[in-house]
Amino acid sequence: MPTIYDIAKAAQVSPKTVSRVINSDAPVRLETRQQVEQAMNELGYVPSKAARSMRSNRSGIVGLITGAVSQSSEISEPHGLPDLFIVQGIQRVLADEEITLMIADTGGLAKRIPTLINTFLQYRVEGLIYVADRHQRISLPPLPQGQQMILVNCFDDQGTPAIVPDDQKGQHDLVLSLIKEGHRRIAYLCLHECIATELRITGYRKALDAAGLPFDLGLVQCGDFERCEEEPQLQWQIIQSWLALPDPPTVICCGNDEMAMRIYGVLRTQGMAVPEAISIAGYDNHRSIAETLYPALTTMELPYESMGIAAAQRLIQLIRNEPNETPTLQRIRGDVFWRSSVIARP
Amino acid sequence: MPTIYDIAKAAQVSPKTVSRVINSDAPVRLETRQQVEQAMNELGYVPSKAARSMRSNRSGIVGLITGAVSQSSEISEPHGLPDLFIVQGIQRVLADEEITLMIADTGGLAKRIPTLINTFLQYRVEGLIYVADRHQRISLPPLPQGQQMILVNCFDDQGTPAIVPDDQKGQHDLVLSLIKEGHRRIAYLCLHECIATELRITGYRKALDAAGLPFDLGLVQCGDFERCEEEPQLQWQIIQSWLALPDPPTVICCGNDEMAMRIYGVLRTQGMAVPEAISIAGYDNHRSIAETLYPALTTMELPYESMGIAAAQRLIQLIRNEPNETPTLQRIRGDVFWRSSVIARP
DNA sequence: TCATCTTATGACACCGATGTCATGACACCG
DNA sequence: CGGTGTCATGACATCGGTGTCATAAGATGA
Repeated sequence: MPTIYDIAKAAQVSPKTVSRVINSDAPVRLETRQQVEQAMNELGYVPSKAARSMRSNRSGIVGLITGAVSQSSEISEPHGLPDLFIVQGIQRVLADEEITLMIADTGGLAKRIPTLINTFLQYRVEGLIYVADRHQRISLPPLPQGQQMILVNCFDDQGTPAIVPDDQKGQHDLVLSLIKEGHRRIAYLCLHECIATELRITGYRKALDAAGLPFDLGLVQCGDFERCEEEPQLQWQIIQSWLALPDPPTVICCGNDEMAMRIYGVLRTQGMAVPEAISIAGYDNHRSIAETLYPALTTMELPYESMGIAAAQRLIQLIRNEPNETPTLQRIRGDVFWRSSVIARP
Repeated sequence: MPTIYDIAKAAQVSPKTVSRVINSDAPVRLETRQQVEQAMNELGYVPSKAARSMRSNRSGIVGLITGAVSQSSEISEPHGLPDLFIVQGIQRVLADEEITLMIADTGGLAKRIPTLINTFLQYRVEGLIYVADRHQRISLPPLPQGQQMILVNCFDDQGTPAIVPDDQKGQHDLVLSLIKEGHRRIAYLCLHECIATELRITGYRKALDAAGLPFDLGLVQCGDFERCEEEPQLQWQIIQSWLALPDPPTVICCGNDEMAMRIYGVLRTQGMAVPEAISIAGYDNHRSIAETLYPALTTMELPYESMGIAAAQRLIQLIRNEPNETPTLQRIRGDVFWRSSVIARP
């Protein structure tokens, strides 16, 4: 691989002049520039980031850590729903700024995090991004003074800037859409106890309040039996108990699209048509499920791509030392995706 | 950020001795080593990869390009099925070898590839990996002499080492499993014309041949209407025509798990139970679909993780200049995942 | 016409490591 | 006791660029 010295020799100029041509940071005579450019083309010159970043003290690299379940050493099952979209959002923004993204995966082992961070520090990354696989509270080891970091899909107690989905507003908006379509009795088959569930139940409740509808505790049940053998029966029992009510629900909100998909199966096995007999809504807008289900699933988007974009933009602000007034915890809103699994009620 | 010179001064030794402690590539007196290590801890020393790689000429980085639809400039819709598992397989192997992975995404634009490759060359990557989003033939711009590259999920005409799924063997094994369970009339609702489809139809046919069953051209139909509005009706027409045959199929193989999922919906809407009325098999083992569907889907694995592992191992061999006898095109086999969407026939 | 400024270029040191070679202190062996 | 080998360490050059400063040529202006 040729160096600027090779180019300089071929173009009969000094290495510094070659550098000037590359960076156009000082005037170079047209003729000289052309000689240099020709030499670079002929020799196939590619500048060395290592050398450049050493001298200029700017690596042009941002490090991203993903896939860990912090504060727990068990391996999380790969849950398919791609936080990948977060990464894609980040990539898009960074690529425009000519920043290279380095990605490290913990493989679900939180104890690998310090090692990964250390590797990134060796590359003198200009910023770090930590992406969690679900909305959670985390605690990361301390970083060297002045090292910028952004948390995505999680937050900590140390005031590290964080980007999370607005779960409360999300469930709120979804339920409000259902109400606008005439639904009055809205059941909620939620996920197991976690931060998202808590926020979403609050959102569900506030939407009912806002519409002047009563909150019926019986219509909120945990439907997440972690894929145990009897899950379909257990879910059907819950649904049956709802249908037996004097004023049964006309729509079921599910904790996520996967659960909605399983409920489709359960209902149909029992001879109930979606959405004619009962409407179904999901959460996540996990497209390979929501768009593919038949009928397609009405759902609330988990705005992963927007979160990625917001994270990258915020990190760039921090790196550039630009002033910003964003609160530490930045909540990102998603949209309702209205599809045919919900029908209007008069 | 402190350097070895700072450490050397603090520990009252020469920089070279600090280097020796870090790399343990020459004997250092125990006492001296401890002084140096203490200084490193106190000052929070992190070695600079840039400086190291410049001197040693080994970057410790491998570059990965993903997401492009080569030879076409249209943006591919993010199709959800995560080639992500390929990347995870690669990561796992590289992490063990202390190689850092740099990932670049084309965002579906093939024309960005040269730029991305150039960026990687600037970092003096020791190897390149190109991952396609589906099994296809591609053509990439030429690389500098001596630059190693591996293709994953695709191949070219220049003899670049490539790792692809063994689609023919895959469909063959799946169909053979069905035959073993007593199925004699096996319909195949395949994807649109592409390399995978071609290979899989061959595999389907060879499995029938091997079992002495006749190949009935009418039982192979393209069921992929690219999510157009009328897709369910069109698919139902095909299925109806099959059911009207004097000897109707007892199982339908679908081109992928998404299609299987849609067929579930179509069948149930028509009052046909899976698997009691007819069995369904998929392809891909797209877990968030196959495991979540009710009943769970029998399918052939697209061995993405194994492909990633194979790719990384092969690349490391190339980088280390180790001799290998692997053919240029390496086909990776997957397993049949037997679930409850297929029942045995007497 | 001479001082001053701008343009275009080069010489040289430096970023933070490591490879090469030199050196001094011992230990070992004949 | 002198030659040889090993251990422990340091001096110095080097990797491929860029920052700083110097310098020569030509332009500008008083």
